[in-house]
Amino acid sequence: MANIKDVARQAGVSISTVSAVINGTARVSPKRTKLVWDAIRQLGYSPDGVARSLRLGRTKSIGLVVGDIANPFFTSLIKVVEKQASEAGYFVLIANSDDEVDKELHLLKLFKEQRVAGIILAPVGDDRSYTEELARLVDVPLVLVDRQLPDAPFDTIVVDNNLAAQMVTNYLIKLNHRRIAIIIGKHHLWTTNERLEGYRTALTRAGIAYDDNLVCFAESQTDAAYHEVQRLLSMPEPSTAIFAANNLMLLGAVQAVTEMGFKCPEEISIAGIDDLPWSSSIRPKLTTVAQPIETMGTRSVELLIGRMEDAKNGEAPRPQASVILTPKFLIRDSCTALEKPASS
Amino acid sequence: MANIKDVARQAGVSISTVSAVINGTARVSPKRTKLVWDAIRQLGYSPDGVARSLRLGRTKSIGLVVGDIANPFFTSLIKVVEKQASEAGYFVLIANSDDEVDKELHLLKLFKEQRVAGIILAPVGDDRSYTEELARLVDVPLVLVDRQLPDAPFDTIVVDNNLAAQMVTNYLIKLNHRRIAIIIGKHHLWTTNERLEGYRTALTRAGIAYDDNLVCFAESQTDAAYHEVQRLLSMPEPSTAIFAANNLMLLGAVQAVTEMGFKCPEEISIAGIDDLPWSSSIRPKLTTVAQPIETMGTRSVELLIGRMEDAKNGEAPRPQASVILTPKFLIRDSCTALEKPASS
DNA sequence: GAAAGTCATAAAAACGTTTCGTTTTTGCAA
DNA sequence: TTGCAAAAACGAAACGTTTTTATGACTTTC
Repeated sequence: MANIKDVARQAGVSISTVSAVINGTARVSPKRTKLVWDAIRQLGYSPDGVARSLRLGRTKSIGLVVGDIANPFFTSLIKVVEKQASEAGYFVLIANSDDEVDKELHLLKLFKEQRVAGIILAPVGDDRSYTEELARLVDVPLVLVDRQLPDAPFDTIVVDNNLAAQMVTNYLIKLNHRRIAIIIGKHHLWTTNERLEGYRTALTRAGIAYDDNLVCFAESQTDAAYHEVQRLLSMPEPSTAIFAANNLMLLGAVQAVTEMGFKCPEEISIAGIDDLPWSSSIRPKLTTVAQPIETMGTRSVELLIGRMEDAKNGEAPRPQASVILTPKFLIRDSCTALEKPASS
Repeated sequence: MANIKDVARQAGVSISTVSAVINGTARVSPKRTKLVWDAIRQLGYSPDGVARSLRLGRTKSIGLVVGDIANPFFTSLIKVVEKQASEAGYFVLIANSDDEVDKELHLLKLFKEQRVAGIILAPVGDDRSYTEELARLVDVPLVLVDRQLPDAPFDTIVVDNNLAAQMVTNYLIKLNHRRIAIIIGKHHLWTTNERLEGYRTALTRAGIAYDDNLVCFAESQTDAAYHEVQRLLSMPEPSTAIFAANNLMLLGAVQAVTEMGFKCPEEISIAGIDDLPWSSSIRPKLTTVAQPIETMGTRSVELLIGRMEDAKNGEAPRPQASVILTPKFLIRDSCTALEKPASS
């Protein structure tokens, strides 16, 4: 493949002139400019981004690590991030952590070797030592998204998951439900803890006892939720409402309820967190708390690129940003009010 | 950041020894091996992938261009591709063409500058000049996926879309439907043409006249399909069955039908192409032709990596591969038989 | 009309690797 | 000891850029 040297020879100019023409970094006479462009066209020259990156000491790629590439929540996020990043001239390396710490850390190492200019991460871990490991490992701008980390020295942009869970729970309580089951995701995730916490808080405030039997762990997956809800509804005194704590589990819950012959919302109310892109096609229309994914995506890229540019220009680091977005409660058709308190 | 030279100095060995230790490319005494690893650990050294790529003349990244990153079909494909690629030690650069030729071509140029080792592409164009442009532009292994190109000199892996459309149409015909509407996607796409063709073929074989009024163009999008179906069902003599030619449009069709108060499948039958990951959660359960996405993904990565390795080892190019997969018809609950032909 | 600037261009160094060709060290038989 | 082959280690070149520094050719200025 033709390189800059070939172009220079073909055009009868020096290498530096070619570089100047391509990048517009210096003034070149019209005559030579034309010669250079002609040579480039003739040779089908395409500048070598790898060599450029080496010389410049920085790349044009940013890494994005999410728990599950195919989860509609992340899918939407990825789309926004990719759009935003590509408009700013960056490439996005996307990778799956499967919500496993080891995999994630391995990916970050690989990203480091690739010298990505920045990283957007939905972190899997949740404790201090993990945070320290992260700080040790990553030496480029890093933005945490969707999940928080205690005392982490990184820009973070999340939704108030505690509030989201309270919204759902309070709503169900207001509809006179007292036995409200929750289907909750992977243990170690920040979102899981926050949502469980919000659920508890809402119950406590309403004077409803927290009942372990109504808390089902479903690993954030559809089929696990499906089975958990089947189990739940087979109990002697099942719940009157189900709170599914993410999109996939919500789907599993709806499916289990429907297939067991329960009418939703008449016989059982279902609500959840995460709206789905195709939510309007699902019957009953699901009452959910929607996350402002678009904002999360754009803000995180903004934050990241801001820091990357600063680093490039050697500017003083800005103070750490921690954005907490407010989710939006969408009341639709999957819940009904109970006549009167079912118990107590 | 520490480089190989620092490591060499710290370990008291030569640069080439460090390289040999890292890559296992030459035999190094246990003593020095230990010295090197110690130095690497102490300095927190991480090899520079950019420099390595420059020296080696090849990168570890492959580019993936799809029409819509957030479309569940591509989402599933992306997941498979990423998994497969990362297991083989490659990174995936993912980008959105929005099904626009110019954007796609621009992306390919950028990928070329980045010196990706190979490209997987769902091509947007469909004519000869586009194919030539592609061949001119891309000088690394290129695998076409999901969509074919006439006489293109690239490995291709697609589903038999004509067959898929015939499956759906034949099924509806067998259920005595005679007025079968089709909701079809973007004009210039190969899949669109194939599906429309399959629809026509099935009609013709059954002796049913092709009726322009029953062919709705919906740009492959949910809301366009929604409106088209609304229009369709407002006609004096609407169709008794609707064939939606992709996942998003299928969703839009179902929604329109439901919201207009029609019962599916009792009053109107709906079937489509593309299964959805959460299809079991949608009521009625949709009768669709499912594409073997997993196979498409794994095969395309296999094909691509095969060629990339060949190119690396300077082996003779293998003959061009063209894989046509057979889709799978999933009969579920969204269609019913008409008592007798609605019109002869 | 000469000194002092501009301006366009070129030459060379540097970025961090891998690898080839060469030199040094080691192990062992004579 | 000496000699020699094999093993281990090293030095230098090369990959394709960008950028700094140097240089020659015009312009300006007094």
